[in-house]
Amino acid sequence: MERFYVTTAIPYANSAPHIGFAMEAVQADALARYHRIIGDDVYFLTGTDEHGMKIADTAEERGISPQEHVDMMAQLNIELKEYLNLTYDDFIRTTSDRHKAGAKKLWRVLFENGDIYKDSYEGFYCSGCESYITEKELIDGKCPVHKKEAHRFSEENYFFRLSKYSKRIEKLIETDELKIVPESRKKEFLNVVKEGLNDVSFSRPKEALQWGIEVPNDPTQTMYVWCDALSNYITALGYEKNGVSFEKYWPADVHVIGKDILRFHAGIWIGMLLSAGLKIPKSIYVHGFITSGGHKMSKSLENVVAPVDISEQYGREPLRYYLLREIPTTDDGDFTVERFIDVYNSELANNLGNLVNRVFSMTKRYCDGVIPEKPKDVEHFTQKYAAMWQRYHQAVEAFNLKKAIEEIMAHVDDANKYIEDEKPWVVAKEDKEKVCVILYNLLEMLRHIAGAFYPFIPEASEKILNGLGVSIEDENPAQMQLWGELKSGETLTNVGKLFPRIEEEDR
RNA sequence: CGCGGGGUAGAGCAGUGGCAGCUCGUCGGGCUCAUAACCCGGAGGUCGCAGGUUCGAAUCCUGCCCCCGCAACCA
Repeated sequence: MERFYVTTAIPYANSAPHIGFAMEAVQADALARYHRIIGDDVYFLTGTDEHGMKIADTAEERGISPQEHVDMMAQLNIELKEYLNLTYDDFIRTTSDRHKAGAKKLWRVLFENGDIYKDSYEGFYCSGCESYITEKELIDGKCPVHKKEAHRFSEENYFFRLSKYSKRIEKLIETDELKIVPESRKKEFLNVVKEGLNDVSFSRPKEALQWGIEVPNDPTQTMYVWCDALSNYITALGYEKNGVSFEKYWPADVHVIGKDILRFHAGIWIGMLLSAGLKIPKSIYVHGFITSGGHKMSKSLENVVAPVDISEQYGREPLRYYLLREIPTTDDGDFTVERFIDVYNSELANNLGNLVNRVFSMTKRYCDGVIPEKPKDVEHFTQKYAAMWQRYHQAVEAFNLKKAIEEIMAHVDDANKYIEDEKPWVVAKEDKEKVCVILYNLLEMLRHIAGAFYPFIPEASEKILNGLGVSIEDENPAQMQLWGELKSGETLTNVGKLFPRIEEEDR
């Protein structure tokens, strides 16, 4: 049994969950579920990033304490579990004691290894950017982006010696010891690394940043986001006490992240791990962003799509399906309610849902609702479905979830065509035996289709399988993928309408 | 010379050298097991523009045009 550790990034707990993060969570969940059904020992982690000035400011605006604020935000993220049907094993919050302890330990290790040093930082600070900008970037002493006066600043910071690891990181990425998917992102980041990575500011004076983790042995400084947030991937496993989970699951097999934070994960995080002498993750899967109606989601454009609303109104399975099937797995995609309904009706209701319904209904009508004898001539289907599974596995392993779903959907179409070609309702009048052969084949197709769909639309998958008298837990992976494993003689259980069409008046 | 993504049928997209494809919509036909579903067929594209490489380019190269991101909310 292989072990498989998958993580999402931890979203910043400053506002309600974003549809982009919902997609990331669903992608990671699909990977986790996929690895579970092929028999791996899976650990799936998500959580929230809860420190920083911005959170402290927002809390103050709301007239509550930062802790109260992040408690509420974390709750919203935890609720996503239900809204998206996530199966994570742990939820790490950066304000938790176990996390803080782990982050401090990591800091100490980096410090003892001589990779954290104190230096005074001089530069210009733009309150809009919340970061330093170089003198070169200034236009008339103003930030080019915010047109605000940038103030000259000099402060003590701890720095992490990232530059020291630049070459090694470059090599790791080049050789795919750290695999970045897709290839285009790998190239993009390699260009950055080749320029050489600079040391990064690792702390802020306490006056500038209070809401955070105190730097070990220096109460005047607070950790900046890097050591605080990135470390969640190991603190959750019990890094602080060298816990069993840490021993067992680290290094991560996959960090699923968005394209905006690749450089932090492939650069700073890897540098930190190298410094600490820890193993590095095997791969980073990078997804794109979701636009709404072709535009970036923004409150002013009033085109923000809340995952919770969609899930509540239309169901979590259709939402999962849309995020995984309609949005390209590693590229930008678009979300509109119109398109969502379109995809739902045509693919889930008309193609998949209706297929299940007609096959079950015909079996009831023509074969007494019992799974018929397994036919003798199965060569054709054996090959066809072996090929489906092969392409399906390839797609998932390459983090092309959209392609994996398309592969299954092609077989849904194929099953609908098979019905049309064989015309069971005609055959039933002439040849009872033959109609049962046709229906056995169709039921067996459904078993394969449902099994393959499990990582993406788990509830529908289980409903179909249960209807066939199969349970996903008991099914071993080999059986699931072999043609003709469906048990004859079992009575079908009613599945009902899996995906009722969304009609005009329901919108 | 700021960085990046993109321009392929009415809409949304796939397609990195070999007869231009998919989904939705649309038009016509078929079927009646089924969720007004399913199946077959048609119409619809000078693949942003201009050059170049090649026997052959949506695909490779060069130049140009246009659109969209790169402040905040936020991934």
